[in-house]
Amino acid sequence: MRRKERERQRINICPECGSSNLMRDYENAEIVCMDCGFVIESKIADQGPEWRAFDDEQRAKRARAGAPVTYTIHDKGLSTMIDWHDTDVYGKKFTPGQKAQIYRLRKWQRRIRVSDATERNLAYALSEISKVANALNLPKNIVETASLIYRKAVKEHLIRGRSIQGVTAAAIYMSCRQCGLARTLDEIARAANINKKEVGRSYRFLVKELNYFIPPVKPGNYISKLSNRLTMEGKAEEIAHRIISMARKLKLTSGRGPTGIAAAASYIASVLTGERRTQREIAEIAQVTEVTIRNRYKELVEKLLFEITL
DNA sequence: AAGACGAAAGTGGTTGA
DNA sequence: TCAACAACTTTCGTCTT
Repeated sequence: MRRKERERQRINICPECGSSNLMRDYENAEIVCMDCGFVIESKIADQGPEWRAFDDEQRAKRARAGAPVTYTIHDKGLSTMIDWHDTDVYGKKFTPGQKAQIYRLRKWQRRIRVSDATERNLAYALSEISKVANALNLPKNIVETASLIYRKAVKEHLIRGRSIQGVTAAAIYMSCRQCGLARTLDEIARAANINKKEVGRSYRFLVKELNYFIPPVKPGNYISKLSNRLTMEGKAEEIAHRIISMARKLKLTSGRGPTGIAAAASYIASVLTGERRTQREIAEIAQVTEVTIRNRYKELVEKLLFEITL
């Protein structure tokens, strides 16, 4: 059991083609085979402790017992949970009298745990965040960050007058942006089952009120996502990345939608590597129109050629 | 026949008065 | 609050493979 666990954590060879040329993409939480493009594991965990110990004393101090503190549960996972089994620690059944006592204890425990309205709302919102994030296959750190953002929003009294769902979705989007994870507002709004406009409004509101600095999305963040969905080889992905880094130097990326640029770069890469994809295919996956791809791609080709001939 | 190209009009959001 | 504005979309006719 132990060994199996350890073996699973240590993936070095692609099960698809046997290559050992793997890339761990922590930003998108994936392990990708650089030879065949096979995504081996999404949602990879951050391994190892988040602290460093320099001697035995520190190690003893910093090692933890019990569950870690988490922001995803309304009381940070610190309160006691009473088991629902009607048995004692030895597995022996309770007597009816004990049963009734335990029942009363549980009832009061529940009442104490989520006491007032704000607590209840927080509990509801945090479970909502986990639900949506799960539907989108987002890694755990995103959920933690989103929960933290939501807590701050509650503390600053920013929720009043806004729907909880809208703010939770906005918090998730914000945490994705902050962690550099390429998820569009559209995707999140759809997963949370509310319209994009409201999520966007709440998002802008949160950013302003909480004084967050969110860097603009880099088109490069979309590349690996796109080429995975397009089932393109690692080579094409690499070329697309190179195109974008050149485009950034030439100041072609500012002011343009990052998805459009990423889509155009992917298109060019697909043409260059010979495994051509139609504009429509890419447009559909990147959620932009063919026209936008064409415009971006025309600009890119012109400027890049000019740069190369210099 | 499918895909690529480009013009023109329309849309939703931002900005600055 | 409103108009100007840039980016992007929709639509549609034409050209290319």
